Amino acid sequence: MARSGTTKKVTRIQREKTEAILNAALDVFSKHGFRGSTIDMIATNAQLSKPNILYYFDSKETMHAQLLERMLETWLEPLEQMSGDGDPVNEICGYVQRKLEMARDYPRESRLFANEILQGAPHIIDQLSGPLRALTDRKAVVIQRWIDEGKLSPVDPYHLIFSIWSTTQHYADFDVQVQAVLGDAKNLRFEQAQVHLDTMFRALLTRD
Amino acid sequence: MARSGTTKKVTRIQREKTEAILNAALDVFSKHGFRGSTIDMIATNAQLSKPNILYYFDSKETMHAQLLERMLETWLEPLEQMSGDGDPVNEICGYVQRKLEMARDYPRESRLFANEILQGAPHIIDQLSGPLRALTDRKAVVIQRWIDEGKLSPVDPYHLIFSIWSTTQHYADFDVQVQAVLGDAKNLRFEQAQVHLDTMFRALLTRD
DNA sequence: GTCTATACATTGATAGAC
DNA sequence: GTCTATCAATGTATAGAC
Repeated sequence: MARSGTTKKVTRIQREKTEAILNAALDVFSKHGFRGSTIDMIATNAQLSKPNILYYFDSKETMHAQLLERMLETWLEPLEQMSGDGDPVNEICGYVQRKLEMARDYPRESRLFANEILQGAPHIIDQLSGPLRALTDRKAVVIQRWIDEGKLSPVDPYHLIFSIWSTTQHYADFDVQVQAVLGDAKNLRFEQAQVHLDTMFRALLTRD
Repeated sequence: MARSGTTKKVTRIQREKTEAILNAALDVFSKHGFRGSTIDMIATNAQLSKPNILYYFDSKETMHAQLLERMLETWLEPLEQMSGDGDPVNEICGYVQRKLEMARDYPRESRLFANEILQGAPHIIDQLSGPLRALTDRKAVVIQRWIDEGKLSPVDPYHLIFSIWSTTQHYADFDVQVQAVLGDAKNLRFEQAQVHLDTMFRALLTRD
């Protein structure tokens, strides 16, 4: 293995190749799921040979695991940014917007995650009931406090968060369907979604 | 083949076995996706031998295609029920409830569909830009008419429908995640979701 | 109609030349 | 570090006995 054992130094070339491979792997895994993807597909996409891929990564699973690990970090980030100090409605709607931007700019990551969850989350179930649950619990407390202080209309914090996740990710995961029904260009679809989701969650949070 | 050619008669036994196989196939396909599923898994689940499965169905694809076809019918049904004559808010919220009940009672079908869409809908892209789009267009006209008549707060009909699809199906497709975060029993989760979604869409449709 | 046995293709991973 | 060749395992589908 190039990146283990005696030599700890990782050259620029090595890092760039690893990145190129991971990028190709993300392409393939997000489109076909783990079992639907073959190392050959990844090799073709990365313009490398199959054994060359396996020189940089021990196995198909290693690539998949690394991609999932990365994705989970960026996945949790937008929610962590939601601050308990700002204006409640703006904080939540800001989170919605960031999440929608992620669906627009990183649809592959969203689909990789969706594929994993659909299969029962075999590789990340621990992260779901660990870090993800902990983060959600923390933010649910903040939202509940806002409600108790009369700054938000009463709403179940957890299901509010689920609604934010589902509506925003829908534009990445079900993009084919959205496009089949709407037909519009991608940028236009996301501008419409932006307005719509802001309207919806604002209505929910500020009803009388 | 048992069900083609000279004999057109389909016995009760044959029909029951075909049903049992399709039921097992739905179990497996919805959990592992098309390529992640093997005929062996389906055979084990149906308590039959692999060749016996292939006696009733030409191929793995045939089973998958039949399941998708069935699912699409039931998928379109709840939206078709939404009548242009009733009370607008109740009609839409009734649709939300029916869709949520489907996610609760037929999660396998929902996941089968989600898997197919995630992979780019290779087998049903025509149904999406055909029947599904046509139905959505019809209902969007109804919703727009309600808005023009002042019976609903202004909202983009298409993105309203997307929000209904995404929030309800989320409880089937992302069930593992919902359970990891909430931990509650399934029935409780769906009761909470029912209240939450009714509140949310009612707020959106009746804001001032 | 249902089974065992097997043909044939795909695929993950390794060996060894260069 | 990268390639060709190949192994072993898995999986779809068929042949043929019963």
